[in-house]
Amino acid sequence: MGVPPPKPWPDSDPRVDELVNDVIGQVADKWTMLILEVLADHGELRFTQVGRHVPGISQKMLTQTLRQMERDGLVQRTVHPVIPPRVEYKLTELGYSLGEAFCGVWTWAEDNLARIEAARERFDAAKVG
Amino acid sequence: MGVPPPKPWPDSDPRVDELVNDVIGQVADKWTMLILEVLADHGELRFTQVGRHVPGISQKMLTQTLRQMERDGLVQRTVHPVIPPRVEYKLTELGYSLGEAFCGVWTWAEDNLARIEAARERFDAAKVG
DNA sequence: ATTTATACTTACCGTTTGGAGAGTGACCAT
DNA sequence: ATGGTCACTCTCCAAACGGTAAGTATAAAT
Repeated sequence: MGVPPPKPWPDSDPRVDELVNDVIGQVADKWTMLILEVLADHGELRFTQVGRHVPGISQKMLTQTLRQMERDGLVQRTVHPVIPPRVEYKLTELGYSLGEAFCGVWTWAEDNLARIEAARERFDAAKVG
Repeated sequence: MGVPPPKPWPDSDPRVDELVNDVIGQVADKWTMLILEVLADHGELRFTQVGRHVPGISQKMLTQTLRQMERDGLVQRTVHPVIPPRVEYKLTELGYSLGEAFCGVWTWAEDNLARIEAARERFDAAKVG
């Protein structure tokens, strides 16, 4: 099998690595990515609308993730002081750029789904036999 | 005669999304990415060598993550039947391609570290004041 | 006989995650 | 007066995560 030779990674500074790992760890979780996708697709949405587009998310996780994304500067939260309350969320420029960066992983996963499933079946079969 | 729906994102099929989310969720965790980086940097390494390059990882997590990566077809595990045991790990082609896909997120995080930290400080300051 | 080395595996256990569901506040419609 | 709406917030609880430490197998070295 022709595996390409080890390519040097763009960065090796341990301090930067740590910060980057931290950022990625926070940013690359399930709900964050799903919400990122929803907002990239639909533009500006209200709280419950975002929730409707993310099947299976609980109110707690929706609030929590949206807050974290706001804190990180990925989404902009706009509160309209009316009753009943109206709060709208949309991606910032930073949020969009993250979406684009993630696009690579996303499409990688799409492109290689079959390969991964095949590898898993092979592995599990070998374990039994 | 429908208005063309705004669709900057590559995919919207819920079934594919679910699978992709699943794959990304498993693949995009802290230890997996760190090991991916290490193996991309160093080529083929033994168990303890990988561990030495991933500061803070426990034996348990090292074994577990390596196993999962093997199952997903990301790393190839080679056992040399000698005593004491000698087991070597290296990335497969699939593993390399994932590394490259993640590279985008990695560099995004590097490029935007300052912006994120600034956003956080702004957010936290606003919360206090 | 005991130690050493490697690559695990297992048991235990504290920490964290995250879901369910109830509560809140303010105003409008009935 | 009661109920409905919206965007949360809070509490309780079960499950998952992940670290520590001990155990396993084997053969060579002391």
